[in-house]
Amino acid sequence: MRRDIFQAIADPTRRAIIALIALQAMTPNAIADNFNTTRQAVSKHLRILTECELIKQEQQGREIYYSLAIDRMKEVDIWLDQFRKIWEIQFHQLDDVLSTIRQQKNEK
Amino acid sequence: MRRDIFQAIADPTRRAIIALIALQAMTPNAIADNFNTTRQAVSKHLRILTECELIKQEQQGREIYYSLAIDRMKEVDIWLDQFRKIWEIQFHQLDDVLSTIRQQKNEK
DNA sequence: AGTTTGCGAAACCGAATGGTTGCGCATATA
DNA sequence: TATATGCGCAACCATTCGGTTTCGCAAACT
Repeated sequence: MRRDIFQAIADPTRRAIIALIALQAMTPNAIADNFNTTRQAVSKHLRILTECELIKQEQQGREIYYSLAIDRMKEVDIWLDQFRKIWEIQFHQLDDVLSTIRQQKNEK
Repeated sequence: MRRDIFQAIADPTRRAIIALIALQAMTPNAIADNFNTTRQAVSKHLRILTECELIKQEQQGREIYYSLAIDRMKEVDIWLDQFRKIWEIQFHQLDDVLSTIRQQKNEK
């Protein structure tokens, strides 16, 4: 059972859930109301998101409020960084810098 | 057959391939040499990456060079943007701004 | 011309995925 | 106390996934 953030955000419903609870905590039923799906299906997604520590939960009576652990999203941001560098290089047409990066990579 | 960039980067081998061909075009065999996998397996990954237009190919004799269509990576960057805003808000403790965003969302 | 090499495509397989249904438990409400 | 509600969990199911093996084709060597 592979469980990393990239696999977590691969599913469109899960991305929607993440966006939904990013701003405020919500219960499974409240989340399910926003999509064309059941609470149980949402519950399974929440479990996956919990397993990769992408969300937090807070019990309140018999209700459980889920919210986003937004810091974990930075992992994706960090991963993207390597490509952002290349965008900049291409944008500025710095072909010599590009070959320097290639060289550094080969030296590793 | 769902085929979007998020599903494409969900697989760790595919992420590695993407990083590998980001700087220079490579053939399937050359790519496979970098991992503990076969050319055929790489070929399947390349097909998936092609289907979501994340890579380009250029035939050269009997060899096919694959390279990254880096612009497509920006989609992930754009998606991340909504969370980056929240990072900044939390960092600056701008709780009033946060509730404004919530309000704007509710008005939509 | 004959052989080797690089490749995609198809068939197949076990494992994982996303969903449903049904259950039991705890908390609320009457 | 009896009933309704919110929830996680397990069982089940069809589909997809990632990989291997095999094949056929085209380009490159000998």
